[in-house]
Amino acid sequence: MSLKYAILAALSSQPRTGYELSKKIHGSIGFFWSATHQQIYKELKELDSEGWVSVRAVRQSEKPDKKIYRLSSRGVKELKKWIAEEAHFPAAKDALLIKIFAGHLVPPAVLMNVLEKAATHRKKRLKQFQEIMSAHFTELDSLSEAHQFQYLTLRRGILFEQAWLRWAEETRKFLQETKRAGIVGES
Amino acid sequence: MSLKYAILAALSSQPRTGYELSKKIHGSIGFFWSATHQQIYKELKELDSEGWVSVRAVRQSEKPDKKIYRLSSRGVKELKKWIAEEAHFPAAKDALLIKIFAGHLVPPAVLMNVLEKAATHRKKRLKQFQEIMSAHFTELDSLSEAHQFQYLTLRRGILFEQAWLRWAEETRKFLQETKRAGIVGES
DNA sequence: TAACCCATGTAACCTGTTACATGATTAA
DNA sequence: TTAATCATGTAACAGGTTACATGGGTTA
Repeated sequence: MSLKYAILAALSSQPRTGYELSKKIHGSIGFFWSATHQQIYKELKELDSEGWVSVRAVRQSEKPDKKIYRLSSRGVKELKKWIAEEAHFPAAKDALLIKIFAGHLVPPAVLMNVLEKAATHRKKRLKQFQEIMSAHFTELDSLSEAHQFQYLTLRRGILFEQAWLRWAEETRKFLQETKRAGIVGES
Repeated sequence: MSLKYAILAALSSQPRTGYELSKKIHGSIGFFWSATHQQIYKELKELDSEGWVSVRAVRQSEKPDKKIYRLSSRGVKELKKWIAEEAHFPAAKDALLIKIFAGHLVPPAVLMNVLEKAATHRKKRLKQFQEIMSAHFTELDSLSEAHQFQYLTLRRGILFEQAWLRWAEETRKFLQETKRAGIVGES
């Protein structure tokens, strides 16, 4: 449902190809809405047939031909309308939490290992966010309107990863104590 | 993929009916893995045919008959195996962030309204978490093993909602300034 | 010579949502 | 009398994942 609008949002700053969108969705919008290239190409076709975007085929030598998609005035209108609607509470889907929930079934060391691996990815992502921040968002006042709003989404990413790591540290300490007590899940 | 294991995790403490599971998944596990009752009934049927759970039909007078599902030893084994596997980075899907990202297209007041409505739900959920906390998780040391792990998932919920509200406050201030400057998205 | 980038797709499949269906009991 | 609770399901559809396909150009 929202992929449609994620694409429109990505096209709002400039026209892009499906290929570029799948990379964009990887890099910035992808941090809060993910999709595969197959999904994107399909959706673009639909957006075109609805008249929310327009296409221009570009022949390239040395490279495969491409299709550049541009937001139409109808598309802008629909995007604005959608932004003003109340956002649904996002459906929670985090497998790690299921693992923690049933954590009493396994030895603490097993869970600790799973947690540490997740923490590695989270730290990496936080670092990535902080690098984007210092590379593009230091002089806040001199940013364009569009970039200032991007800054807000980046801030959310940073605050969330930091909260995650704080929780992981708490959890790690808890597991350490459980380990010392040596009561659970010896399998 | 993980719904299977969310159900096994919910059955790990005690046998339950599909109906009870869809309520449980609403109340506790539901905070990090959601599913409709239709999905749950279907999944239970599959888990039964795989031998990961066993069923017992119970006739009731005054109430519809029910089926009680119990975790089998095979089910426990599979759940333990899955817990030890590395957890995938959860796919991000948050429509509100798309709205913020393209927020320069609409007047700040529109976005503010969307943000405030989301904040209302978030505050409500945080309060709910805190109530569960003070009702069931005050005396940590006297909790059962299973409950101590549930405590960890509840802590994550609280830390996340607090981080969300902190971000919302930052964002609110930003929008207020933009509003005063009066530069954007007058439609 | 292997892998990756560019660029776009089809097809099968799995997962998740929404609508519909039944029917008795109990609380507002 | 209206709505909610208990209790289980079918069916259609929408959304998302994985596998497969093509093919030249560039980098290691």
